[in-house]
Amino acid sequence: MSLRAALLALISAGPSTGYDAAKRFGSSVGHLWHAPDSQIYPELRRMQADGLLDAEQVPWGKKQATKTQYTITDAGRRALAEWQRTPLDYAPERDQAHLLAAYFEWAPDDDEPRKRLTEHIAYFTEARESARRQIAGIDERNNPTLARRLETSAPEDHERIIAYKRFAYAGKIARAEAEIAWAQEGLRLLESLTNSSI
Amino acid sequence: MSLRAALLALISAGPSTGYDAAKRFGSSVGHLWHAPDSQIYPELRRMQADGLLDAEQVPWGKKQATKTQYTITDAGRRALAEWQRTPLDYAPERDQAHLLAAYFEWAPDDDEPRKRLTEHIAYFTEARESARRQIAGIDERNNPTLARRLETSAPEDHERIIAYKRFAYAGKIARAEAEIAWAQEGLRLLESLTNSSI
DNA sequence: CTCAATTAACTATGTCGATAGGTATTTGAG
DNA sequence: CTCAAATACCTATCGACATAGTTAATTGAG
Repeated sequence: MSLRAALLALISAGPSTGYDAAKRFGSSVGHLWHAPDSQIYPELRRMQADGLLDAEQVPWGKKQATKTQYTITDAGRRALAEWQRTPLDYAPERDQAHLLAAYFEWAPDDDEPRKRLTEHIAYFTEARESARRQIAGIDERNNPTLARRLETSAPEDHERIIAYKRFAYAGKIARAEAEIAWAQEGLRLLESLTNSSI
Repeated sequence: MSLRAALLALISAGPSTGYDAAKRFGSSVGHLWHAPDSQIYPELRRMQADGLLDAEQVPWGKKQATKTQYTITDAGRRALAEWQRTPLDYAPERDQAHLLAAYFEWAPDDDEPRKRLTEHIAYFTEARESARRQIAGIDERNNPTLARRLETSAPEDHERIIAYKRFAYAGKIARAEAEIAWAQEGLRLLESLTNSSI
């Protein structure tokens, strides 16, 4: 369901071919909901079958090749509103890093947990930077998908459209910072356990 | 891989039948890595086939019915250590709540985003309470799986075994608090956008 | 002009996980 | 003693997702 919503949100900004959608996905909505190409193509076809998208064959290249261009329909826009009206069903907890940490005593030595926590910090530091870049891209108006979206919407809505996207990425930053702080606490814990056993 | 690790961690505390494992799972390691029964039974069989567990048929009831009791092998313990030595591969970002928030402008009215954020706060408030209860259970030594684990391990290791589990749940609490703070910020944002458009 | 790299558009295959069953056995209430 | 509820132990099915391809057209370097 979320992939469908993410694609609707993407295509609501303007028509896309499958390839466009797959590529644009990665640099916009894909930061919040990842999907590989192999999921995007069939989902677009299903969405067209369900009436959420219109599909048009447009020529591609000099030979008789064509590509499929998708446009959001009114039903697609209604589906987006419906999505906003539906409570989320939260996925059950599945957190590798916390699971691993709960069983650090199985590590052959203290160095391994230290490495895992350091990797955790590196991963979420990069995630935080990525989110910050997204926010910078929003503020400087150089995100192409957002630019298309703003062109096709009323000027009085621009403020909130931007505010919501900033807010979503601010959440990613907050999450990343919580993970970094946790892992740093873990490094201190390892330190104190090492010292207490000398 | 994580399900396997979670089951090894569980069974390292003492032998379990499939049913035992499935039930105990939910009240211990399942708080960090959820899995339904339908995944646990076949995974136990695969782990036995791979030599990580020994399986013994023990009688069950008065008729000739039996149940399968699994015990961790040395290979299983080595697999746990190996798991601790392997860097995590982080799952690609997939966050329904943040995706939804990024497109709040599609909501039919301001009330729907407010509901979603309120639900988000409720969900993570419960998650935080659950993690706090786990920590309390650890501190008061009334978590049965932990109790078994401590019985079968050297007293000098008890401190760190407990510390790691507290640490893992502390991470869940930190995560939950970050989500709650984020959603509250969102409620304030909605408020300010409503006021600015009157 | 030709060939390698890039762009465009997908498909195949397998595993993970969610949902929803099903079938024995035991326990305890009346 | 018998019948319903609870306990114990699984299985089937399907969609989501990951990994790893394939095919065809276009562009640009030499």
